[in-house]
Amino acid sequence: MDTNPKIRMTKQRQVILEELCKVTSHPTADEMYQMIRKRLPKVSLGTVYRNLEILSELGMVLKLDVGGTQKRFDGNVENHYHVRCTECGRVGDLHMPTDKEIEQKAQALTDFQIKRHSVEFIGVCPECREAGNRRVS
Amino acid sequence: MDTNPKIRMTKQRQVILEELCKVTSHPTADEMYQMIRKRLPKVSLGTVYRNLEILSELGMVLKLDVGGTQKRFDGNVENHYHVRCTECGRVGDLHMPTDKEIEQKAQALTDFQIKRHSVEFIGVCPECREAGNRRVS
DNA sequence: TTTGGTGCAAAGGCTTTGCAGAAAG
DNA sequence: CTTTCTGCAAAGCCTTTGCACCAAA
Repeated sequence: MDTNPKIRMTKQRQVILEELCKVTSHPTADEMYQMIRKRLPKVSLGTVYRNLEILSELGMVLKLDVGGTQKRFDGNVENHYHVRCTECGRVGDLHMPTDKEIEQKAQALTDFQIKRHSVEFIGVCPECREAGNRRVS
Repeated sequence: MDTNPKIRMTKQRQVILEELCKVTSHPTADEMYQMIRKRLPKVSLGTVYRNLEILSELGMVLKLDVGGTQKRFDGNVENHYHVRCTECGRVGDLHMPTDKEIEQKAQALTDFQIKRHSVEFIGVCPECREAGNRRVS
């Protein structure tokens, strides 16, 4: 059983990784596809999915399980917290120190073996707030 | 624009609410469907989805956006933290005080208007740990 | 040359939805 | 009676996958 076969750095894979690291917007697979297509017009959506999956297994990118129907991806592998807009689904970073201590507190309260934790703040982004204000005024 | 039309308490809706409040297992829609079918054999999966959606909009149940492909539902409406097993997807409650203060800290760091936050611990449940041990021994 | 990767399109899994008949109020 | 709800089945959305050809090493 070889769980780590040889990985080839194809043009597609490289561009996907580059573009994802370039932005801080936590794009969905489809948003990535649109970005990649500008540099590689013939790339397929399947390839984007496959590579995002592989890169996240390799720990080179993060697959985010934030709310909403689509998964999102993050080129910043360091553990950090996120904010999600309930209106448009956009996800932003929150640059605050992550609380490792909370994992120990949690571990004392459960028989699950805790590996990590994630925090998601839920709110409304400035753009959607603006749009909402316009609607009610 | 009537966002709150009259809600009728149908047998199906009532049973769905009752069964969800009865368990602490955070079932998926399909798991709910299996549970409900024992009491209402002719219920449809669509009805289960529709009612879970409606009940969560009314704030009578919680729709959980925890990791994994399927949404999960929770009869306990009070804000609390969860643990999810990376192996089987099972979700448990974590009975620890939720940290309201963290929302203020976060608010100071973002232009999103923060409404609430959720914390998910990720780990391995006792059963899956057990299964894993067996496999490697 | 030898694998692993790609593009394409079809299939899959979960959820939503249109519709005609059923039932709550 | 009126309006909402249900069961059924079809459709929808996102993601995964099989396959023949392509390309990295």
